[in-house]
Amino acid sequence: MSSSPGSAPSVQDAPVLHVDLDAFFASVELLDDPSLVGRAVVVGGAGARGVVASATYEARRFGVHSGMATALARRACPDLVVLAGRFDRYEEFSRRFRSLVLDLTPVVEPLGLDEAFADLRGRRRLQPGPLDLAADLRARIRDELHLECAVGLARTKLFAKLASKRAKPHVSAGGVEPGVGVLWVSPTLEASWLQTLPVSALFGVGPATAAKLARLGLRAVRDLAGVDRHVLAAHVGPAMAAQLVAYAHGEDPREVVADRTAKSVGHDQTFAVSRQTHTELREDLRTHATVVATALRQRGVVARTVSVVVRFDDRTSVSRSETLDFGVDDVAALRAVGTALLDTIPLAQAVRLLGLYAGGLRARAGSTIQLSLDVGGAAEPARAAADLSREHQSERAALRDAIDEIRRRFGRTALATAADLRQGGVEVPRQRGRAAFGPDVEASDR
DNA sequence: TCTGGGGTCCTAGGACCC
DNA sequence: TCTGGGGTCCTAGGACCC
Repeated sequence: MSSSPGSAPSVQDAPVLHVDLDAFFASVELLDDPSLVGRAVVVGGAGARGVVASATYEARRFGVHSGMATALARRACPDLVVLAGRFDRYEEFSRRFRSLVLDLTPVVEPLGLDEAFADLRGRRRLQPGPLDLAADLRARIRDELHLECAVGLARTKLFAKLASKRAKPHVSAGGVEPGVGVLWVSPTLEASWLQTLPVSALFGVGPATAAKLARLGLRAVRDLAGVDRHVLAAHVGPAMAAQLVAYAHGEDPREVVADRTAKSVGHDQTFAVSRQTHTELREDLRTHATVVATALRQRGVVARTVSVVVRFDDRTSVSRSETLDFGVDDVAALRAVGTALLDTIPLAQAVRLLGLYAGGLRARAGSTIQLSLDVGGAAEPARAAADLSREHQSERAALRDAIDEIRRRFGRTALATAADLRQGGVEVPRQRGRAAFGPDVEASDR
């Protein structure tokens, strides 16, 4: 399934490229602190409920892998170095990584911070071919980012990703063997490789689906090829059934999609010690609302749907959501709606995780009505006058409607002003008139 | 002392409209 | 007055990806 001289593929044979950075978070940490080189290092949660997000190959020799509980990893590797992670730094490397991939083609689809698909079909020129492009990309990632990576090339996303995984360094008890780095799966070899794969190798097949398929006697991809799609659909749903059967026949209809825009943003936290009361969780929600509001504004979007998720100690989850008639992007509104939703969830057991999510995202536009309660009370006269322009009058009217709507649904005290927040969340005065929203309320395009 | 935090997608049921 | 079907939106839950 590798290439040989004289059989270099054309773009038609290998239109999809998948590139995957090796041990990304941990590798960035080693770059910034060379004294860690050669040691077993992981990035992840250090607490009782932490998990490993990224592990160096030295750590992997001890059986440590991402997703593993940090406590277990420490047991497996007593000298393990556990780092909390600096995600701003990883984002920075990730941006540089993406820009290198974008030098190949504009059709790039990132998958997390450390992977990307690229569609090479848009390239007009025949030279260099896919193998040379892949080798050049690896060289640039090594020279300019000082990171290692593996590249897969194939007809489809499915095989490009399988190939990059196969091209990675290999860890065994004896040590770490370097991978081939670049791997092309020729169309003729796809089918035979497919025959050897377990269903769990397929994208979208996790533990739950693998168990379901096993109960049907379906363990290998080749088992899926002969199954009737409608029979399969009764067990895994129509969408999954169609996808699995397509994969089993070597087909993957998924395109490489550039410029995906986020559909939701959120923030959640697993507590080192589970929470017991709504009062504690309401406090946590303040932080969550701040994080989510900041993310919304950074992206220049507003959210129509607000959701709260609680996960209990037995790992079952309960969620509540509310879709508003308008978009919000500010702390007070997120907190107000989130708190009202949280209060509808009965706490029959201790809570290990609380999440706040914002969906139904739309670009923030001048015509979009939002609540902006963080402007502060010192509105200047000139600005106040501008706000009274005809356009703003209609926006303010709609804003008042929005506020009324939140209060109707979530109670009179559901919204606090910026001043209240600064004072630490004093309850809004339960009173008439404009006082609660007067100078701290303004319409969108600030 | 097992299992994070950032997300995406799918499903099923109910409401509502035509 | 009764009945039905399709489309869309919303809510809740779950599985999966890195």
